Amino acid sequence: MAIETSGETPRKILANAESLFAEYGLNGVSLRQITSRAGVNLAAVNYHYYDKEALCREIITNRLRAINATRLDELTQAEARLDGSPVPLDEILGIMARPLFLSGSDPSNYNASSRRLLGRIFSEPLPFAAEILATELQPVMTRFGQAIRRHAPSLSPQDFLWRYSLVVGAMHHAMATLHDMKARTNGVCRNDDPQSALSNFMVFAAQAFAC
Amino acid sequence: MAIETSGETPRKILANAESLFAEYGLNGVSLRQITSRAGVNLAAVNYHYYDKEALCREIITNRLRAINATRLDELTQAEARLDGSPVPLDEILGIMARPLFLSGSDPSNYNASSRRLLGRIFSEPLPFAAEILATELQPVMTRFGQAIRRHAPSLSPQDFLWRYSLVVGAMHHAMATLHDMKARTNGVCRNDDPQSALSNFMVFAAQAFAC
DNA sequence: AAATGTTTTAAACACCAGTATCACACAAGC
DNA sequence: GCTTGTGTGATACTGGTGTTTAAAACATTT
Repeated sequence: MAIETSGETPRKILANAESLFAEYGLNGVSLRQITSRAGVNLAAVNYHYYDKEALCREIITNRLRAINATRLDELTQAEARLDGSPVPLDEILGIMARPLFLSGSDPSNYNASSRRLLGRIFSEPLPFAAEILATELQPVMTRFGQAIRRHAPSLSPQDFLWRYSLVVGAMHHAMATLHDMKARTNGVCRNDDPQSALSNFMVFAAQAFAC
Repeated sequence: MAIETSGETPRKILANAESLFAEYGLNGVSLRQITSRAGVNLAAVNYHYYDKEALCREIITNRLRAINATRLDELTQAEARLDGSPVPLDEILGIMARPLFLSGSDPSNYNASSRRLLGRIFSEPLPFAAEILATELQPVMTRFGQAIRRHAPSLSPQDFLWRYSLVVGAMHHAMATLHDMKARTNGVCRNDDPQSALSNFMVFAAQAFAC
């Protein structure tokens, strides 16, 4: 009579937790909300993930790792292919942004929820979130910064990093607001349209480093 | 023996709540933390502000109103002075960003905490925060969007709003990360340097609407 | 078929949050 | 002088949180 089967419970927890976290923030969601929506027992979270924090880490780190692996892969390939000469700016920006905005190559159900959650992480006040960003994201961003740097040699180190920080901030902010673009634009733009976001980000970011 | 005096309590609550909210987020801070740091009684919050939510509203709305009043004032003056011909893009962007990044003309102690708090609001998941933004900020942003629009007539309505949204997102993200720039840039940029943030944002934003 | 390891369940626990209560201090006013 | 009203103070209350427990159910293996 019990509905299901072997290892479904952790998957259900992850999926429902992710979408709830995306909408209400990490400490805006209780384990009871998660487990009741997932149709599993409250204790299942502590059994399968030890902790609420560990559950959060799992969700965030999974997504970030997949995206960053794709990014580093593609950038490394592009650099190898061009054999020392700089990768074009548009290509760098595309490699940086596309895995974040679109599903990417991983087969998991990357969707609007995970985008919104990732966009939210960057202003999440919880210490462990900052720690995840520092270890998982910072190195990747530094690497892309170096690649982009070659296209803006006339900027001072400070000005370049300010510029780069603004670009990255715009990207993350876009991720967090994709779901609400219609209301923010009085109905002109569509909600959950990462393709438009990506193409606009590309031209936007390229201009930020022009001269 | 009681330390103090007449109407100091509300002010102490506001100041300490603001800096705590800026650091740990709205529901990352308890009233007990606020009142103990402020050196006032726990019940003082409910006495002077009815609610925790009302306290948050008060803090956020105060700051937003002051900034937006300055913005609208200056934009209206510039438009009147130019008598119908478009206000230069740089000037619009400066009017939009300066009151947010710098102290502005209001005499209150606008500081790093309030910047960080305002930068955080935009990704705060609490419903009443979104409501404050919709009523307090959205109209102002629409107004500035219209002013900027005249400098990017060739963009489609959708593309313009995407571009504008990215620029505004970068601005807000910068507000939220000003306090942490040193760590994010491996020591190259300084922490809490709104002047650098502003000047870099200005050239950055201007280029976003070029052609 | 019995035994073993794994997962699920319901209930309880300890804790901390926001809020409400009620007594007290102390000023100004008739 | 006494009262009234405003602010303060310590404390209690109610509800929700993450977590733990121990028993039951299940699957798997021998």
